Amino acid sequence: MADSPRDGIQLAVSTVIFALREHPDTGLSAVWIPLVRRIKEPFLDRWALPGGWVTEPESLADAAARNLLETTGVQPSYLEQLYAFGDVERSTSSRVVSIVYWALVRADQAEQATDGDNVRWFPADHLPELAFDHNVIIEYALWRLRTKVEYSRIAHALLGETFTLTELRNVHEAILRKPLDPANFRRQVEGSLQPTDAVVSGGRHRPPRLYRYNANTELVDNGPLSHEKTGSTRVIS
Amino acid sequence: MADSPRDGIQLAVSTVIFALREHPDTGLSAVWIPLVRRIKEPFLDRWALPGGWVTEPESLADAAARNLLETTGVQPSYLEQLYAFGDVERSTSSRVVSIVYWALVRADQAEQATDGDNVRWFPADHLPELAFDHNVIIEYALWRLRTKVEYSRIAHALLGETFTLTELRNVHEAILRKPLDPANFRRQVEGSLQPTDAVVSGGRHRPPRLYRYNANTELVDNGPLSHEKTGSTRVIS
DNA sequence: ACAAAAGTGTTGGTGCTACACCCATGA
DNA sequence: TCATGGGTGTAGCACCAACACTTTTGT
Repeated sequence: MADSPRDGIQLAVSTVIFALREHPDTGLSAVWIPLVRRIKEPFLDRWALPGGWVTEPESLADAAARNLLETTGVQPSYLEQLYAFGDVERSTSSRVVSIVYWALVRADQAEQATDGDNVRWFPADHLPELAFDHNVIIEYALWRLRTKVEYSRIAHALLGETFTLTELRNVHEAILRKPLDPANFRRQVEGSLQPTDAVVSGGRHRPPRLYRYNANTELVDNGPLSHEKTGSTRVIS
Repeated sequence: MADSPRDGIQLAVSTVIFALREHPDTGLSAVWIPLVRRIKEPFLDRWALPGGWVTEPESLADAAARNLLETTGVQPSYLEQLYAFGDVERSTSSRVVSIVYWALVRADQAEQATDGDNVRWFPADHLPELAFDHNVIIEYALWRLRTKVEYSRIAHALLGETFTLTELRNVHEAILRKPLDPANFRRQVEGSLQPTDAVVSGGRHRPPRLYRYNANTELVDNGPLSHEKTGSTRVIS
């Protein structure tokens, strides 16, 4: 083992941010991603994942959250480490190792990142050609989102504290891009939900009940949860 | 975004190596882990995961494989990224971010790391107090190994090219620490196996057939496999 | 009354667990 | 022929998808 690291390797964090918006083609709710325009070489003017360098006194998750806020204004309700990308040739200039996170933001949080010259939202299935290996990274993050939504309660992070079963189902349908049977969906999730006393009136139909997540019910699959102490995953809201 | 990274952060790779050996208490096959003795501060003389610094022209997986070979002599048949650990206080001296891999080695490969002053094998359920946060890391790696063995074909990496169903089942039992029904185990795995013409004679019972993995059968859950191009996961043997 | 969505019941299929049972070999 | 593990068959149960059906509101 060498006595000290060779420098020249730059350590970055980036984050794939997911929010739901109406899809321009189908009109249904769909997954969108905010990207930032690169303002220097390499890949000048290309769209890229928000991110930046890790500075001294912060954990990796803190660095991801800070860079997120600085570049897009977004404060996510869920943040989880995705993968460390470190191939030699992934940046054309110098050697960069990126630790990538993925995040979920609610509609109200997403409004903090308004489209402009340097930030723009894209539908996840209509991305331009991005800087570096960011297209590959996003594909992997989408795969992770879609597999995880089926066995965990992350959809919660895209909604407010209380929600109807139809709202929750719409989140799942937007992520999985397929309709779900309302009757079966109810039975799948109701074990981890607590009904509230409130209902939503105003629609021209039977008023649906509002639910909240049952804090007692833990996930079956914990993923990095068993060492959430290390700051790997967190639910901010 | 700052113009360049602040240095003072050291980038390391470490690997949790798994092999099977007889457990001293039960006499059954069990998971063992080789550790290396630290030869400098901090945590001088404590046992730790094999690892080292990332040098310029190699991918993260290559760096892990190289450090593995240099410190323990082991060349694994399976290597996969586990997690990036980067809490500020995890090293008492300077700031270290460690990208941790986990590896599987066959019995013959494990012999390369013979017990000595600086390398020693420990049963996974009887580890000493290790340097840094390495106890936590190993617990997470064990969780990953145990969950992944149930839905993927990684047990393959702990056996030779051909093997009997009982051998394969013993690998699963050692990892999961519980007996499995031979009849049901067969049905679970036989879809991804190809029977060979050979059988093993010599036991005082019906000679079991030898099987090999069916290369056509892909995993259902791909994990980081969908971007194996990035060198994330690899089956070396 | 009717439309629309909320919510419940039911049925058929699929897959898994537990365990009974037969098979092939060495001693 | 007996002991031993290899290998097959099967009944019971849990779970799940599909879809019929009832409930409750607004108009």
